[in-house]
Amino acid sequence: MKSAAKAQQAEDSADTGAQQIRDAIREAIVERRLSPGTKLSESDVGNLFNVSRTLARAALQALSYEGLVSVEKNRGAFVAYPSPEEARQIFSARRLVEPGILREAAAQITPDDIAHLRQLLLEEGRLMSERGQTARRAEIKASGDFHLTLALISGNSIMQRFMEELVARSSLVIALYGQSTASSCGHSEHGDIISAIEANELDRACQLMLHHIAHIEADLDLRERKSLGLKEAFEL
Amino acid sequence: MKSAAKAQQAEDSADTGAQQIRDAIREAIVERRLSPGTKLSESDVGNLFNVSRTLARAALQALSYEGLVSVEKNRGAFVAYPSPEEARQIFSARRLVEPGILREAAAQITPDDIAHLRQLLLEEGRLMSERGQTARRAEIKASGDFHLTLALISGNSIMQRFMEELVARSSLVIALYGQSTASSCGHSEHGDIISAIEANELDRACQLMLHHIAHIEADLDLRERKSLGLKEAFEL
DNA sequence: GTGCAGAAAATCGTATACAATTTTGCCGCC
DNA sequence: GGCGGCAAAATTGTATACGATTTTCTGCAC
Repeated sequence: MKSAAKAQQAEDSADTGAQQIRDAIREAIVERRLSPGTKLSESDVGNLFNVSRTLARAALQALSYEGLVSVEKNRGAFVAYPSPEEARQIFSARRLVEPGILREAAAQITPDDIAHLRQLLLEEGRLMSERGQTARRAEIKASGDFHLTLALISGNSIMQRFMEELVARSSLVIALYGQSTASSCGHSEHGDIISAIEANELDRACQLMLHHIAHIEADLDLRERKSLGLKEAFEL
Repeated sequence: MKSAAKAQQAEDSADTGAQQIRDAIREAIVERRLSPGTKLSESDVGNLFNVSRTLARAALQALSYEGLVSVEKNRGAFVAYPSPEEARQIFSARRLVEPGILREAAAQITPDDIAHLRQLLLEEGRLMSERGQTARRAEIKASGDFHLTLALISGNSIMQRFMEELVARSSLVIALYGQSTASSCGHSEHGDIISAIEANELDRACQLMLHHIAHIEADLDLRERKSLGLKEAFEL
């Protein structure tokens, strides 16, 4: 299977066309096929997807609202290059909201949900053992899906959307500053969290979640790089 | 004076033109000059601001990402008409994040910040005693500014942006479902929260914040209205 | 008078065109 | 050879144009 839902959801909001392009580019960014700092010219995007600059522009705009793309006036759009400070804020935000989301999710979780989570976990573990960049990419996504699914279960679509943004941006941060080969989350920690939820030990589950996020962040090297202008020169 | 800041801030991100239009419309929505359900046709918006449909469309798109405007394919954009369920989610999200924001803000608050908050409080109180719709609108904004300022003080720009969205959408919800004449927040509760922060009683401050949000929500009448289609007919 | 078809009007979706700005390359000058 | 400056190229900002879809209006049949 490709990658879960193919973007068949609500066909009744926003621009039809730009949506698909946005999703495609976002997926490419999250899966790290597009590196931070890469220039995304409107013409190129348009040609790539066989649409006019109008739609390409709309897609890039949308991505900039999500923080995945930064557009500079009269200069164009680039895959976001989050600063260390920005990275800290992203994880700070996750520490702030994820325990709350977890509690809400636990409050109305069903056996089906738990089965779903364990299913994700299994998939994640399978991908971890595999070699190759494709598996690595899928693993990144699967790892994020755990956090996203929790938000889904919580039933609050606003928090769900916010978490989608945070997870996507986290992927960018990890791509930039991650050190360990273990590309993303500690896999076992996800399982521990599910178990704690199942055992109805909410406080412990939240603690585990906080540690989990801390572990991800601990794997980052957030030292300030020299000048940003210089840096970009190398990225291009 | 026209309407506070004329939109002169960071001139170096996004589309220049559409930004101003977006801000102007958002302000109109938050201040309740535009009612939920009002149609915002691209042509009308464009004519109103003397720009082409292109920019008008971009502005409406941006607002739809913030949840203030809902665009329906091939039908147009409307000032969002949040459902009771959506309203509940908005306040649920606020209960979830605002205590955390408060803690972060308290962790690095300066005397200047406290002075600033008290200043806001004073302004808010002054507006509350005034009569007239203009004062009422200013009061709505001032009331939101308290929560926004806390997010600002927290130093996390991501949470700040999220809170901006939540406060703006809250204004829509209150406009739709609010009952009491006291249009927005309990003014005194803001003061209590500041005092608790000053006294370094964080737990109490968080409790106060939660109660405060609960009070706002308690003033809403979130009973389901009949059919949504019928409702819209009356809104148009 | 009511109801339904079909045309006209309005509005959105997308592409293209043109203006403005930035970037790049070239040439003369020091 | 290096440094400024001007012109060409590329790219974005905005407007206009055209096709598609929805809505509204009209008129005819019942």
